[in-house]
Amino acid sequence: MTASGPSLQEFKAEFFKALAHPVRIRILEILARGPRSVQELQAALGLDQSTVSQQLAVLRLKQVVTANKEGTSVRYAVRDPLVGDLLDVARRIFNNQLAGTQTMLRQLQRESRAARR
Amino acid sequence: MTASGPSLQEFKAEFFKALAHPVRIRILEILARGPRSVQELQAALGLDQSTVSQQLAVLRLKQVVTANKEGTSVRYAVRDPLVGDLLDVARRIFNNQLAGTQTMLRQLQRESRAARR
DNA sequence: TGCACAGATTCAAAAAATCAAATATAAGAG
DNA sequence: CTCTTATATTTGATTTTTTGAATCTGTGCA
Repeated sequence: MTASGPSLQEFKAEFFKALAHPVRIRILEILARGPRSVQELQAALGLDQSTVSQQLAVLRLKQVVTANKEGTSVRYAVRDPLVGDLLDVARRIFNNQLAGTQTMLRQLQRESRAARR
Repeated sequence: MTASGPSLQEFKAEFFKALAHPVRIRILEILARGPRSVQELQAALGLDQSTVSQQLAVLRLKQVVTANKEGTSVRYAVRDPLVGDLLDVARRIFNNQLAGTQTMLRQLQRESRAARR
């Protein structure tokens, strides 16, 4: 049996592409704490309507979030709560990584100070 | 205090960009099970040397994997074991999502069958 | 009807990523 | 040294994304 059409890996890649943008990550980090209207997102992000709506469109298309018309406004939410977990794990990875570079930086500074004397 | 230079969100986005490619995901799924030489990866992936090396380069640049010269060959490994956890969470999300679409598909079929009679 | 407001979509230019093919380098064998 | 094996880098054409600005659409309300 051979793989067909858009492979599972392509599907996965599409999902990660949805996260691969600074604004979209910020949006998801906010939505991970609960649903928000577009206005609320705009305010929280300090970005203009068009930009926010555009990035929400990407997240919607990639099925990462859901949109719900509520009267005059639209309320967005993360489709799967596991996305929150994913961001948590990612955060831990970033911590390790940044801790590593800081340590290296400090070490580098120490080295050059030592070499100079 | 204002944010400086490449923001944390940009850094995060760069990380997810590293995962946002079918071949790179496949590589990471293999490396999550343990270190591998480039040859082993090539064989497992069925891709040519140049392609594999290219994608390994982006994983290296984005600090997702480490490379270690071992005699004549180079052994790659995931830098942080949490990457494995990340892929696991992602897998669970994909499961839910695909299960969802299958369910919807089945439901759609049931609906049209019902409507026809 | 005719504003406003909330949000979505469209467009073109610029920037970044992909891909395949060719070329380069480094280390060990003989 | 020279050949080979393992891996890396470069290049240029192509495709995707990003970005900002402008333009729609829908809805409640005066």
